[in-house]
Amino acid sequence: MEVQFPDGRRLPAHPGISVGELLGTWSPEKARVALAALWNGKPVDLAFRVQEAGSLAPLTFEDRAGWEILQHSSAHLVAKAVVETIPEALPTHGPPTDDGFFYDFDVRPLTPSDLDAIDAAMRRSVEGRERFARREIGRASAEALFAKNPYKLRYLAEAPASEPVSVYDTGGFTDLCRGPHVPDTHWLEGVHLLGFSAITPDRPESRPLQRIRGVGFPTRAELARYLKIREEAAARDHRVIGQRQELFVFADHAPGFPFWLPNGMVIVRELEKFVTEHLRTASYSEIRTPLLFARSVFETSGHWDHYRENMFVSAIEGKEYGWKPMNCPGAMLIFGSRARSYRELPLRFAEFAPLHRYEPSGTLHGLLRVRELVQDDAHLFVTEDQIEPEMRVLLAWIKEAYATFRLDWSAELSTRPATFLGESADWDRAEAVLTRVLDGAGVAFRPSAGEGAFYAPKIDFHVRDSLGRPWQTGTIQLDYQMPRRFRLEYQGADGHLHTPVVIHRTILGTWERFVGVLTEHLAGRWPPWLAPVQVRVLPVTDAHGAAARGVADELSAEGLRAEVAPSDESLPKRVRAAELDRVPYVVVVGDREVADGSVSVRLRGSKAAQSMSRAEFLAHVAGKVRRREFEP
RNA sequence: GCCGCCAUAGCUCAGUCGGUAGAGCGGCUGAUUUGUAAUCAGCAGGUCGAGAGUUCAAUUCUCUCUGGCGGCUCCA
Repeated sequence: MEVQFPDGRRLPAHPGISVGELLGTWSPEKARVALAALWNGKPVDLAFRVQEAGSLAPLTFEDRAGWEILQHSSAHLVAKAVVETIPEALPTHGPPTDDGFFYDFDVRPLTPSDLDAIDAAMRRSVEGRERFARREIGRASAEALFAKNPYKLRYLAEAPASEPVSVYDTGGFTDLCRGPHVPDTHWLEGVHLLGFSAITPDRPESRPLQRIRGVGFPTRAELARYLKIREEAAARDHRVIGQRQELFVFADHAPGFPFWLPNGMVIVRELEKFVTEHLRTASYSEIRTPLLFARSVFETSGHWDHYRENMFVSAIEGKEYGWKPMNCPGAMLIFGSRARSYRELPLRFAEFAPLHRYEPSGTLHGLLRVRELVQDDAHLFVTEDQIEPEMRVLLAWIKEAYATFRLDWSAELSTRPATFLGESADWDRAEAVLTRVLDGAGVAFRPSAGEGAFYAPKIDFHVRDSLGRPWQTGTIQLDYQMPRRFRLEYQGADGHLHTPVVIHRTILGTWERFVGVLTEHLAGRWPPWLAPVQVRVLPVTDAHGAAARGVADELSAEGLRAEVAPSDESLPKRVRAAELDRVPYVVVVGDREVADGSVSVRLRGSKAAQSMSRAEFLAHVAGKVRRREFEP
């Protein structure tokens, strides 16, 4: 029999030979880095023995599938260490995730010293080079083996009967597992525990499980590299930069309610201008509606039944009011405030109003998850025919907007949640429209079942923070329900009354979250158009103070944000401070510059200064700002 | 909200085996007038997150609360 390899070569093989040996004869170098293999496209252990002809390819840590195998093996190692450390702990399951692995246990709440002990036990296993040995056993003996672990028994019961039951032995520890695994625990030299937490049980009657999270690498060097990257990412944290650059603060007395500082407000206003320009060209009009509405409005909108646990509520004169968590009710009331004609449609109402949402205390996270937020929100009242053209404009605008910030984004299509308003037929139609629009625009998206708003399916846009955690920013929602519930109508060309369809949409999402993710994305190095201070002018000595003031005034007169750092500190110190403040342009004015009317310009992040005329510099900065260029 | 951890000067952090606290940076003042990532000196700043308990004595030990951090859940 013959075995085929990825480079096309075919080698003879005896039945019963292991894929590890086969890879070794094919390519010793590739076999050395292989942690598992693909046999006829299916992942298998290196110890797997082939019985007939087929195709074979190595799997390494660099392959996604190989990476996942190593994470999964790391999870087994954790389970082994936990059972050694806390014998009564019941392992449940331990899959790889997007960025590592976890293993959940039914066990008493863990402590940090448990984690140390678990880590030490893992080290011992790694040193011991314990093999991951596969055994296929009968269902009955598996049930006997895991008789004391109801979780494993459940997985056994749920596994298809046709599938053989396999277990893996690792240094005296046995776990139910389909595999495959790395050959031995020495492959897990770079395993690292990230922490533990209680996880909310999926069924209310069951006990909370303890989750241990970690990430595995085949070598200590690779782990060290990962830890270094994480450390650098922590320095980009928007909470750290926001403090350093004085963008925003929080107060104990108002948890989750951001206080925007002057520098942060500059950024917010610039972003506002950025989206408002589009509103003008795309024929939006702006509205402003109340922050509070009587309870009855939210009963009409459905918020009272479906969103109440996220709302702040106030009472006065015995009447209940809700703080609006979304802008839609106000827009609906304005649409319904007089008779409407089809000639007015599409009617696009933008509203950037503060919204209040009661977010549980444990979920608050700097600017990324707050209780008071402002969306760059709009509601588009359209006819059925206008849905797709409007959607296309929105998608194009979102792509363009995010490209301005060089943000990597991904899209999700979130469909009807467990409890939703209206009829399934409407949802089918709305979900189909969104799918068609996404496909038509060539936007790749991930379906996200059950994640839609209670009133509409939505396209969500996500960007990631410095640690790779995704955050939803923009959203486009297609709503058949709310206009009906508010009894909105317009008179059509046919003389009959029709209900409009509403598109709820945000482009950047909220100023809070967007500034948060943008801070991390940029590591605080704002493009000139967003920088709170665009130019800092440094006079070399007091004698150049007036000239420096003159340069700053000239820039300010052009609407640029310039300031002077007076000469009571040394020049190197002021240059350093400007660099740490991430000011895009540092201008030095001394004897030479005063003499010839020039400026010495240092661009952020560059060691070298360049000389240019004042007019030249002003034109340069003004142009960068006007065109919203990314780099100074 | 759930599990764990944390809370000392504006910031970053020492420290007190229970006897009310220090540094660097920042701030202020003075000297220095500086040519592209830190000039020197002095001074001011803290009921050690809040409340209660134990104690002769609590910033330190215990409990409760508040806020924050990492997860879970949730979400723009």
